[in-house]
Amino acid sequence: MPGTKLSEQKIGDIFNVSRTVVRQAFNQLNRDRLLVLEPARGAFVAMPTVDEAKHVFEVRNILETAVTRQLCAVITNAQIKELRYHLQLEREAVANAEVSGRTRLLADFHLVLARMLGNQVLAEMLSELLIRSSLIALMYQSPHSAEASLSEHIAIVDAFEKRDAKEALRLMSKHLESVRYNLQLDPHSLDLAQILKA
Amino acid sequence: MPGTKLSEQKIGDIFNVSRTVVRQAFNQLNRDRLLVLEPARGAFVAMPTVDEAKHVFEVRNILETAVTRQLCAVITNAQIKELRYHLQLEREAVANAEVSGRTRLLADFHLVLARMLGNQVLAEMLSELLIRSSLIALMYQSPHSAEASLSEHIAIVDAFEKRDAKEALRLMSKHLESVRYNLQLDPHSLDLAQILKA
DNA sequence: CAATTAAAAAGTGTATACAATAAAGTCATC
DNA sequence: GATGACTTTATTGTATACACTTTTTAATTG
Repeated sequence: MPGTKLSEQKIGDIFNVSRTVVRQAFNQLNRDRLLVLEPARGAFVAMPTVDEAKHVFEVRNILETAVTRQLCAVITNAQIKELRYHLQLEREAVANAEVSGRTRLLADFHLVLARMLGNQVLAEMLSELLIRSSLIALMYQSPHSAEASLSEHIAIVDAFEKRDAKEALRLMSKHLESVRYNLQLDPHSLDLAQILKA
Repeated sequence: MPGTKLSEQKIGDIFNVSRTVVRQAFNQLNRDRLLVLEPARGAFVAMPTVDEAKHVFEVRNILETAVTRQLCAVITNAQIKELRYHLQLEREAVANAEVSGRTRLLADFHLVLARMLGNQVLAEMLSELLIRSSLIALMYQSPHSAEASLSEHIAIVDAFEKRDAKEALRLMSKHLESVRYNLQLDPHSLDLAQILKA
């Protein structure tokens, strides 16, 4: 949970490795903004601020808008089929109440789109943002239903199939806006105490 | 130089620190894509491929286009003054033949623009791309003159001052295109042997 | 009893030691 | 002279030890 302190020794004991290895992992997670390292104090699960959350979604919007626009122009039928298959996986995951699996699949949809452009730099950057989004969603629990996300994904793929770039762009922007809007980012709804004791 | 192997012990000796600290640095540079770590073999200065170089510039174009568009709508006179001051620094650096300083300042211009939007996530991502661009420029030596970059920067700020978003966008895209185009990315001009022995 | 301070405990920061792996060198063989 | 197996050397991967910092606990004092 965000804010939790992670002790090098304890984590090491769990996995039967030395602090050396744990510290490497901590450093990597720190670069991904999932952990905050306070000098001589320790590693804490990151608590992204409301501003940071908004910024992450702003950059996602910039990148994913570009992805949508470019992909619409070059997407192949085979790729659309691939997307349909992915949507099927999402559908099954949403049906099962298994939360972690479906969260990942719903995020993966966005990554699959980015990867289809063949730009690995872009895909990696978006991947980072998606991971941060997951932490944000965990912290600012979203009532946005998985069902809603799924149906929005379907609509986006429909637009891709029609090669309707304008519509795809509109839907993607709306989708991101929905996800962001449904985060409890408003001051009154942010029950910090609850988050801290969770 | 790209491709160079860096030994943990040797680097540690230079700075009088243990391998532990050097490895931490290597890991960070690896995350920034400046070093490639090959398991049990060592750390090598990254040699970005032509494709990677193109991808970096594509993502830069996406992000910086968005920065330009958004900034044009909200930029203040004080910020324009700040940009003018930066251009003055660039001018001085270009006048002095000091290469490393001017390269940094020319890249900084782009970062300053991003920071003006107040989105730190965006600024950090662009910063990463700018660093990678520097390595790319080092590897695929660009004949694009610093003077040309400077005058393009000036034109962009002029457009900002006129709040001419369309023109600013056009100029920024053209500028990035110039920089990228002037890299020796074409197969015939990539003298790998020369790079490897450099 | 609260507040302050000192001592103890726990945890991080770095160096070093040892194990595992890859590279380089050597010798024998064809 | 070139090739291939074996030995030696060098380098990385991980664990551990010690120094230093922070936190906690205990004791002392007003």
